[in-house]
Amino acid sequence: MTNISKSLVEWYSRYKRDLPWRETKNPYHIWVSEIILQQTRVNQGFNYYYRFIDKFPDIKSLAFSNIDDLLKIWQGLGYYSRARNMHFTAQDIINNYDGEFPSDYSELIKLKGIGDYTASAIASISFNQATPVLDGNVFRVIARIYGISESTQRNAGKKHFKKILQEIIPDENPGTFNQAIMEFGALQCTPKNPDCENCILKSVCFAYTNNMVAELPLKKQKITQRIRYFNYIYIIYKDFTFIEKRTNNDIWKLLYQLPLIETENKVSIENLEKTQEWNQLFEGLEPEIDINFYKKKHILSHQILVTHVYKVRINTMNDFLLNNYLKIYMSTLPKYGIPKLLENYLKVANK
DNA sequence: ATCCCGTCCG
DNA sequence: CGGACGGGAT
Repeated sequence: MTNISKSLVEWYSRYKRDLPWRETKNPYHIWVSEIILQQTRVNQGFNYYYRFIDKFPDIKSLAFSNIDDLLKIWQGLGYYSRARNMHFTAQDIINNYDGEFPSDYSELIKLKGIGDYTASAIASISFNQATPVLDGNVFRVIARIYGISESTQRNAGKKHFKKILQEIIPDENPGTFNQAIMEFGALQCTPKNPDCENCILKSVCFAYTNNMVAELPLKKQKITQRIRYFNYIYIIYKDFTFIEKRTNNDIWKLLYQLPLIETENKVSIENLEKTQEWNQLFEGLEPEIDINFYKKKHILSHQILVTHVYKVRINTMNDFLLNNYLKIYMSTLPKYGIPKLLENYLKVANK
Protein backbone atom coordinates (compact mmCIF):
# COMPACT_ATOMS: atom_id res chain seq x y z
CA MET A 1 0.00 0.00 0.00
CA THR A 2 1.51 3.32 -1.01
CA ASN A 3 1.78 6.23 1.36
CA ILE A 4 -0.78 8.18 -0.55
CA SER A 5 -3.31 5.33 -0.42
CA LYS A 6 -2.65 4.89 3.28
CA SER A 7 -3.15 8.59 3.94
CA LEU A 8 -6.40 8.62 1.99
CA VAL A 9 -7.82 5.61 3.80
CA GLU A 10 -6.82 6.98 7.20
CA TRP A 11 -8.33 10.33 6.33
CA TYR A 12 -11.49 8.54 5.23
CA SER A 13 -11.90 6.56 8.43
CA ARG A 14 -11.78 9.80 10.33
CA TYR A 15 -13.78 12.23 8.20
CA LYS A 16 -16.20 10.15 6.14
CA ARG A 17 -19.86 10.97 6.25
CA ASP A 18 -22.24 8.38 7.62
CA LEU A 19 -24.31 7.35 4.65
CA PRO A 20 -26.90 4.57 4.53
CA TRP A 21 -25.23 2.68 1.69
CA ARG A 22 -21.94 2.62 3.53
CA GLU A 23 -23.30 0.16 6.03
CA THR A 24 -23.73 -2.60 3.50
CA LYS A 25 -21.94 -4.62 0.86
CA ASN A 26 -25.15 -5.91 -0.62
CA PRO A 27 -24.60 -5.43 -4.36
CA TYR A 28 -28.22 -4.46 -4.93
CA HIS A 29 -27.99 -1.63 -2.44
CA ILE A 30 -24.59 -0.56 -3.74
CA TRP A 31 -25.93 -0.59 -7.28
CA VAL A 32 -28.96 1.52 -6.38
CA SER A 33 -26.85 4.05 -4.50
CA GLU A 34 -24.22 4.30 -7.22
CA ILE A 35 -26.77 4.88 -9.96
CA ILE A 36 -28.57 7.51 -7.89
CA LEU A 37 -25.29 9.21 -7.07
CA GLN A 38 -24.27 9.58 -10.69
CA GLN A 39 -24.65 13.25 -11.58
CA THR A 40 -26.28 13.77 -8.24
CA ARG A 41 -25.03 15.31 -5.01
CA VAL A 42 -25.10 13.13 -1.91
CA ASN A 43 -27.48 15.45 -0.08
CA GLN A 44 -29.93 15.36 -2.91
CA GLY A 45 -29.68 11.60 -3.39
CA PHE A 46 -30.23 10.74 0.25
CA ASN A 47 -34.03 10.76 0.34
CA TYR A 48 -34.31 9.26 -3.09
CA TYR A 49 -32.25 6.31 -1.88
CA TYR A 50 -34.49 5.72 1.13
CA ARG A 51 -37.67 5.95 -0.93
CA PHE A 52 -36.23 3.67 -3.58
CA ILE A 53 -35.15 0.94 -1.16
CA ASP A 54 -38.40 1.25 0.74
CA LYS A 55 -40.45 0.76 -2.42
CA PHE A 56 -38.12 -1.75 -4.10
CA PRO A 57 -36.28 -3.60 -1.32
CA ASP A 58 -34.67 -6.17 -3.61
CA ILE A 59 -33.91 -6.98 -7.21
CA LYS A 60 -37.07 -9.02 -7.59
CA SER A 61 -39.42 -6.26 -6.50
CA LEU A 62 -37.70 -3.92 -8.94
CA ALA A 63 -37.84 -6.41 -11.79
CA PHE A 64 -41.57 -6.95 -11.35
CA SER A 65 -42.41 -3.31 -10.78
CA ASN A 66 -44.27 -1.06 -13.15
CA ILE A 67 -41.94 1.41 -14.86
CA ASP A 68 -44.41 4.21 -14.08
CA ASP A 69 -44.02 3.56 -10.36
CA LEU A 70 -40.26 3.56 -10.71
CA LEU A 71 -40.26 6.85 -12.61
CA LYS A 72 -42.53 8.35 -9.98
CA ILE A 73 -39.88 7.54 -7.37
CA TRP A 74 -37.26 8.98 -9.69
CA GLN A 75 -39.25 12.15 -10.42
CA GLY A 76 -37.11 15.26 -10.06
CA LEU A 77 -33.81 13.41 -9.99
CA GLY A 78 -33.13 13.83 -13.69
CA TYR A 79 -31.36 11.60 -16.20
CA TYR A 80 -34.36 9.33 -16.41
CA SER A 81 -32.52 6.83 -18.59
CA ARG A 82 -30.89 5.70 -15.34
CA ALA A 83 -34.27 4.52 -14.05
CA ARG A 84 -35.25 2.95 -17.35
CA ASN A 85 -31.95 1.08 -17.52
CA MET A 86 -32.25 -0.12 -13.92
CA HIS A 87 -35.68 -1.52 -14.68
CA PHE A 88 -34.28 -3.33 -17.70
CA THR A 89 -31.26 -4.64 -15.84
CA ALA A 90 -33.29 -5.89 -12.89
CA GLN A 91 -35.31 -8.02 -15.29
CA ASP A 92 -32.15 -9.08 -17.06
CA ILE A 93 -30.65 -10.31 -13.79
CA ILE A 94 -33.81 -12.23 -12.88
CA ASN A 95 -34.04 -13.81 -16.33
CA ASN A 96 -30.41 -14.44 -17.19
CA TYR A 97 -28.42 -14.48 -13.96
CA ASP A 98 -30.73 -16.55 -11.71
CA GLY A 99 -31.61 -13.37 -9.85
CA GLU A 100 -28.06 -13.12 -8.50
CA PHE A 101 -25.98 -10.02 -9.06
CA PRO A 102 -22.88 -10.84 -11.15
CA SER A 103 -19.77 -10.65 -8.98
CA ASP A 104 -17.14 -9.82 -11.55
CA TYR A 105 -16.25 -6.55 -13.24
CA SER A 106 -16.30 -8.13 -16.70
CA GLU A 107 -19.86 -9.38 -16.15
CA LEU A 108 -21.11 -6.25 -14.41
CA ILE A 109 -20.06 -3.98 -17.24
CA LYS A 110 -22.21 -5.93 -19.68
CA LEU A 111 -25.34 -4.83 -17.85
CA LYS A 112 -27.32 -1.91 -19.22
CA GLY A 113 -26.71 1.31 -17.32
CA ILE A 114 -23.54 -0.03 -15.74
CA GLY A 115 -20.40 1.45 -17.25
CA ASP A 116 -16.80 1.49 -16.15
CA TYR A 117 -17.38 3.57 -13.03
CA THR A 118 -20.34 1.63 -11.64
CA ALA A 119 -18.89 -1.78 -12.51
CA SER A 120 -15.69 -0.83 -10.68
CA ALA A 121 -17.60 0.50 -7.70
CA ILE A 122 -19.75 -2.62 -7.27
CA ALA A 123 -16.88 -5.02 -7.97
CA SER A 124 -14.66 -3.34 -5.38
CA ILE A 125 -17.19 -2.59 -2.66
CA SER A 126 -19.32 -5.72 -2.85
CA PHE A 127 -16.83 -8.27 -4.19
CA ASN A 128 -13.40 -7.00 -3.10
CA GLN A 129 -11.97 -6.72 -6.60
CA ALA A 130 -9.17 -4.20 -7.03
CA THR A 131 -10.96 -2.22 -9.74
CA PRO A 132 -10.30 1.50 -9.36
CA VAL A 133 -13.16 3.94 -9.84
CA LEU A 134 -12.67 7.04 -11.94
CA ASP A 135 -15.35 9.61 -11.31
CA GLY A 136 -15.19 13.39 -11.28
CA ASN A 137 -13.84 13.49 -7.74
CA VAL A 138 -11.11 10.95 -8.40
CA PHE A 139 -10.21 12.70 -11.63
CA ARG A 140 -9.68 15.94 -9.73
CA VAL A 141 -7.68 14.41 -6.89
CA ILE A 142 -5.35 12.50 -9.19
CA ALA A 143 -4.92 15.42 -11.60
CA ARG A 144 -3.82 17.66 -8.75
CA ILE A 145 -1.64 15.27 -6.78
CA TYR A 146 0.17 13.91 -9.83
CA GLY A 147 -0.02 17.04 -11.96
CA ILE A 148 -1.86 15.45 -14.87
CA SER A 149 -3.19 17.98 -17.36
CA GLU A 150 -4.82 15.48 -19.66
CA SER A 151 -8.56 15.35 -20.13
CA THR A 152 -10.61 12.25 -19.37
CA GLN A 153 -12.75 13.08 -22.37
CA ARG A 154 -10.32 11.11 -24.47
CA ASN A 155 -9.55 7.46 -24.01
CA ALA A 156 -5.82 8.05 -23.79
CA GLY A 157 -6.28 10.42 -20.88
CA LYS A 158 -8.64 8.05 -19.13
CA LYS A 159 -6.10 5.24 -19.48
CA HIS A 160 -3.39 7.36 -17.90
CA PHE A 161 -5.54 8.07 -14.85
CA LYS A 162 -6.56 4.42 -14.62
CA LYS A 163 -2.94 3.30 -14.74
CA ILE A 164 -1.98 5.49 -11.81
CA LEU A 165 -5.01 4.31 -9.85
CA GLN A 166 -4.29 0.67 -10.61
CA GLU A 167 -0.87 1.15 -9.08
CA ILE A 168 -2.06 2.71 -5.85
CA ILE A 169 -5.26 0.78 -5.17
CA PRO A 170 -4.62 -1.79 -2.43
CA ASP A 171 -5.60 -5.46 -2.82
CA GLU A 172 -6.99 -5.40 0.65
CA ASN A 173 -10.23 -3.48 0.96
CA PRO A 174 -10.05 -1.86 -2.47
CA GLY A 175 -13.65 -0.71 -2.01
CA THR A 176 -12.68 1.33 1.02
CA PHE A 177 -9.88 2.94 -0.94
CA ASN A 178 -12.26 3.80 -3.78
CA GLN A 179 -14.71 5.39 -1.41
CA ALA A 180 -11.89 7.17 0.39
CA ILE A 181 -10.54 8.90 -2.70
CA MET A 182 -14.01 9.90 -3.85
CA GLU A 183 -14.92 11.25 -0.43
CA PHE A 184 -11.61 13.10 -0.31
CA GLY A 185 -12.47 14.76 -3.60
CA ALA A 186 -15.96 15.64 -2.40
CA LEU A 187 -14.98 17.09 0.98
CA GLN A 188 -11.31 18.12 0.91
CA CYS A 189 -10.06 18.43 -2.65
CA THR A 190 -13.07 20.42 -3.83
CA PRO A 191 -13.42 21.99 -7.29
CA LYS A 192 -13.35 25.53 -5.94
CA ASN A 193 -11.35 26.94 -3.08
CA PRO A 194 -10.04 23.70 -1.60
CA ASP A 195 -8.60 24.07 1.87
CA CYS A 196 -5.05 23.18 0.84
CA GLU A 197 -3.40 24.59 3.96
CA ASN A 198 -5.12 21.92 6.02
CA CYS A 199 -4.65 19.09 3.56
CA ILE A 200 -2.82 15.93 4.60
CA LEU A 201 -1.34 15.58 1.13
CA LYS A 202 -0.13 19.11 0.54
CA SER A 203 3.54 18.17 0.76
CA VAL A 204 3.20 15.58 -2.01
CA CYS A 205 0.62 17.37 -4.12
CA PHE A 206 1.99 18.57 -7.46
CA ALA A 207 -0.71 21.21 -7.92
CA TYR A 208 -0.17 22.65 -4.45
CA THR A 209 3.62 22.73 -4.57
CA ASN A 210 3.56 24.25 -8.06
CA ASN A 211 0.75 26.68 -7.33
CA MET A 212 -1.50 25.13 -9.94
CA VAL A 213 -4.53 24.13 -7.90
CA ALA A 214 -6.79 26.48 -9.83
CA GLU A 215 -5.55 25.13 -13.17
CA LEU A 216 -6.01 21.44 -12.39
CA PRO A 217 -7.84 19.40 -13.36
CA LEU A 218 -8.27 20.46 -16.97
CA LYS A 219 -11.58 22.25 -17.36
CA LYS A 220 -14.25 20.65 -19.39
CA GLN A 221 -15.26 22.63 -22.42
CA LYS A 222 -18.75 23.90 -22.02
CA ILE A 223 -21.50 22.84 -24.33
CA THR A 224 -23.88 25.10 -26.14
CA GLN A 225 -27.46 25.13 -24.98
CA ARG A 226 -30.34 24.79 -27.40
CA ILE A 227 -33.24 27.13 -26.74
CA ARG A 228 -36.73 25.64 -26.94
CA TYR A 229 -40.16 27.17 -26.41
CA PHE A 230 -42.62 25.04 -24.44
CA ASN A 231 -46.25 26.11 -24.17
CA TYR A 232 -48.09 23.84 -21.75
CA ILE A 233 -51.82 23.85 -21.29
CA TYR A 234 -53.40 22.90 -18.01
CA ILE A 235 -56.87 21.95 -19.13
CA ILE A 236 -59.63 21.90 -16.57
CA TYR A 237 -62.78 20.03 -17.37
CA LYS A 238 -65.00 19.56 -14.31
CA ASP A 239 -62.78 17.54 -11.94
CA PHE A 240 -60.62 16.28 -14.77
CA THR A 241 -57.46 17.27 -16.58
CA PHE A 242 -55.56 15.80 -19.51
CA ILE A 243 -52.03 14.44 -19.66
CA GLU A 244 -49.85 12.49 -22.06
CA LYS A 245 -46.78 10.29 -21.85
CA ARG A 246 -43.56 11.44 -23.48
CA THR A 247 -42.42 8.57 -25.65
CA ASN A 248 -40.04 10.16 -28.13
CA ASN A 249 -36.28 10.01 -27.78
CA ASP A 250 -36.12 13.37 -26.14
CA ILE A 251 -35.78 14.76 -22.65
CA TRP A 252 -38.03 13.24 -19.96
CA LYS A 253 -38.75 10.07 -21.91
CA LEU A 254 -41.59 8.04 -20.32
CA LEU A 255 -42.55 10.83 -17.96
CA TYR A 256 -46.03 12.35 -18.12
CA GLN A 257 -46.84 15.94 -18.97
CA LEU A 258 -49.67 18.37 -19.67
CA PRO A 259 -50.62 18.90 -23.32
CA LEU A 260 -47.69 20.65 -24.95
CA ILE A 261 -47.36 22.91 -27.94
CA GLU A 262 -43.72 23.43 -28.77
CA THR A 263 -43.02 26.41 -31.01
CA GLU A 264 -40.01 27.62 -32.97
CA ASN A 265 -40.13 31.02 -31.29
CA LYS A 266 -41.63 32.72 -28.34
CA VAL A 267 -45.36 33.18 -28.94
CA SER A 268 -48.00 35.27 -27.25
CA ILE A 269 -51.22 33.60 -26.18
CA GLU A 270 -52.96 35.35 -29.07
CA ASN A 271 -50.61 33.74 -31.57
CA LEU A 272 -50.68 30.42 -29.76
CA GLU A 273 -54.44 30.39 -30.28
CA LYS A 274 -53.84 30.67 -34.01
CA THR A 275 -51.67 27.55 -34.23
CA GLN A 276 -52.94 24.35 -35.74
CA GLU A 277 -52.14 22.44 -32.55
CA TRP A 278 -54.26 24.76 -30.44
CA ASN A 279 -57.18 24.57 -32.83
CA GLN A 280 -56.97 20.78 -32.89
CA LEU A 281 -56.90 20.65 -29.11
CA PHE A 282 -59.95 22.86 -28.70
CA GLU A 283 -61.89 22.13 -31.86
CA GLY A 284 -65.59 22.72 -31.29
CA LEU A 285 -64.97 23.88 -27.72
CA GLU A 286 -65.11 27.24 -26.05
CA PRO A 287 -61.90 27.45 -24.03
CA GLU A 288 -61.80 30.05 -21.27
CA ILE A 289 -58.22 31.10 -20.79
CA ASP A 290 -57.13 32.25 -17.37
CA ILE A 291 -55.46 35.63 -17.77
CA ASN A 292 -52.80 34.65 -15.26
CA PHE A 293 -50.19 32.43 -16.78
CA TYR A 294 -47.02 30.86 -15.50
CA LYS A 295 -43.72 31.85 -17.02
CA LYS A 296 -40.40 30.18 -16.30
CA LYS A 297 -37.03 29.67 -17.86
CA HIS A 298 -36.03 26.10 -17.05
CA ILE A 299 -32.33 25.51 -17.46
CA LEU A 300 -30.91 22.10 -18.28
CA SER A 301 -27.27 21.35 -18.98
CA HIS A 302 -27.86 21.27 -22.73
CA GLN A 303 -31.17 23.04 -23.27
CA ILE A 304 -32.92 26.20 -22.14
CA LEU A 305 -36.66 25.71 -21.92
CA VAL A 306 -38.56 28.96 -22.20
CA THR A 307 -41.84 27.85 -20.74
CA HIS A 308 -45.36 29.18 -20.45
CA VAL A 309 -48.20 27.32 -18.79
CA TYR A 310 -51.76 28.42 -19.53
CA LYS A 311 -54.74 27.36 -17.51
CA VAL A 312 -57.74 26.72 -19.71
CA ARG A 313 -61.24 25.78 -18.64
CA ILE A 314 -63.61 23.85 -20.89
CA ASN A 315 -67.20 22.74 -20.37
CA THR A 316 -67.40 20.03 -23.00
CA MET A 317 -64.89 17.66 -24.59
CA ASN A 318 -63.98 16.72 -28.13
CA ASP A 319 -62.71 13.54 -29.75
CA PHE A 320 -59.20 14.85 -30.23
CA LEU A 321 -58.68 15.24 -26.49
CA LEU A 322 -60.22 11.86 -25.73
CA ASN A 323 -58.21 10.05 -28.38
CA ASN A 324 -54.81 11.60 -27.80
CA TYR A 325 -54.63 12.30 -24.09
CA LEU A 326 -55.29 10.58 -20.80
CA LYS A 327 -58.32 12.04 -19.06
CA ILE A 328 -57.62 11.85 -15.34
CA TYR A 329 -59.04 13.22 -12.12
CA MET A 330 -56.98 16.25 -11.19
CA SER A 331 -56.59 14.80 -7.72
CA THR A 332 -54.71 11.81 -9.16
CA LEU A 333 -52.08 13.94 -10.87
CA PRO A 334 -49.59 13.41 -8.03
CA LYS A 335 -49.48 9.70 -8.89
CA TYR A 336 -47.76 10.36 -12.19
CA GLY A 337 -44.06 10.93 -12.71
CA ILE A 338 -43.71 14.37 -14.25
CA PRO A 339 -40.79 16.71 -15.02
CA LYS A 340 -39.59 18.98 -12.24
CA LEU A 341 -40.71 21.96 -14.25
CA LEU A 342 -44.35 20.86 -14.10
CA GLU A 343 -44.06 19.76 -10.50
CA ASN A 344 -42.99 23.30 -9.68
CA TYR A 345 -45.86 24.73 -11.68
CA LEU A 346 -48.53 22.56 -10.08
CA LYS A 347 -47.34 23.57 -6.63
CA VAL A 348 -48.14 27.16 -7.54
CA ALA A 349 -51.25 26.46 -9.61
CA ASN A 350 -53.03 24.35 -7.01
CA LYS A 351 -52.33 26.64 -4.12
C1' DA B 1 -21.54 31.11 -14.24
C1' DT B 2 -19.60 26.40 -12.91
C1' DC B 3 -19.67 22.01 -10.80
C1' DC B 4 -21.67 17.49 -11.12
C1' DC B 5 -16.89 13.50 -15.41
C1' DG B 6 -21.23 8.48 -16.14
C1' DT B 7 -23.50 5.93 -19.80
C1' DC B 8 -25.63 5.20 -24.00
C1' DC B 9 -26.39 6.04 -28.68
C1' DG B 10 -25.55 7.07 -33.37
C1' DC C 1 -15.75 9.53 -30.67
C1' DG C 2 -18.99 13.51 -29.89
C1' DG C 3 -23.42 14.68 -28.27
C1' DA C 4 -27.53 13.93 -25.44
C1' DC C 5 -29.33 13.47 -21.12
C1' DG C 6 -31.83 17.06 -15.56
C1' DG C 7 -31.70 19.49 -11.99
C1' DG C 8 -29.70 21.51 -7.89
C1' DA C 9 -26.04 23.51 -5.31
C1' DT C 10 -22.72 26.88 -4.91
